[in-house]
Amino acid sequence: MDAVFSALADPTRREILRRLTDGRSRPTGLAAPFDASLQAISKHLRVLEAAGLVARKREGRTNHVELKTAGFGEAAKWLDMMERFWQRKLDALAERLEH
Amino acid sequence: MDAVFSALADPTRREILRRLTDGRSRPTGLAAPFDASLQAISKHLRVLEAAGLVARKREGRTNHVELKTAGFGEAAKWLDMMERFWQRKLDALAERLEH
DNA sequence: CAAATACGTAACCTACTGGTTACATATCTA
DNA sequence: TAGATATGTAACCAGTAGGTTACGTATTTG
Repeated sequence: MDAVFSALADPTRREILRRLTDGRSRPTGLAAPFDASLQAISKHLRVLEAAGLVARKREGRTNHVELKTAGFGEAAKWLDMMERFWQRKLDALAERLEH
Repeated sequence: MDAVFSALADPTRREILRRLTDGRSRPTGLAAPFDASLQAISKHLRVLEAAGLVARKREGRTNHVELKTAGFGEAAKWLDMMERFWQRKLDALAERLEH
């Protein structure tokens, strides 16, 4: 889970993920809109891959990157736990306001 | 948002947050179950505070730490965006399976 | 008031991050 | 097959993170 949140902590990586929701892409294509070099993007992709957020599939000399759902699950579940806490707090507040 | 995900990337900080769902606590109390020193916890709290995840209120010589909802919202919203993407994918898959 | 308590801050050290440049590798293409 | 293309890996570098020790400070308490 460290790896997931840590991966999401970088704005470039979040933007990469967001752009991947429009469909799989290649490293070159992903690097284009950023000022970053292809190598920098390659490193980011390695981080994202290690966190289980993307997968790379080599086809010939090109590479295809796509989103993976595996990594997100735990992170979302953790935040859910926190949200349930707030919900309980809000419920308790509403309860008190009624009396 | 960088600050939020970055703050959540550390297991000690996540554990601090989880323990705060049982109610507000003091730095000394939070440090106890960890091997970490009070100073280390103090630094973690500063990070959590900067990310808008906790608030500290000084009362006399003691301090009270409590969860804040502010920071989590954006992070949860971002993950929601990702989840909507998966949902669309799953829907599309279901659609195709029906035909 | 003096000692103890509950912190916070500063300085320092090591390890990791993100970026760059340089180089290696594999595969199309002319 | 030579050259261009698409990408990965290695080495290095500055900046940041998390931990520790040392010290400062505001309250209690005896």
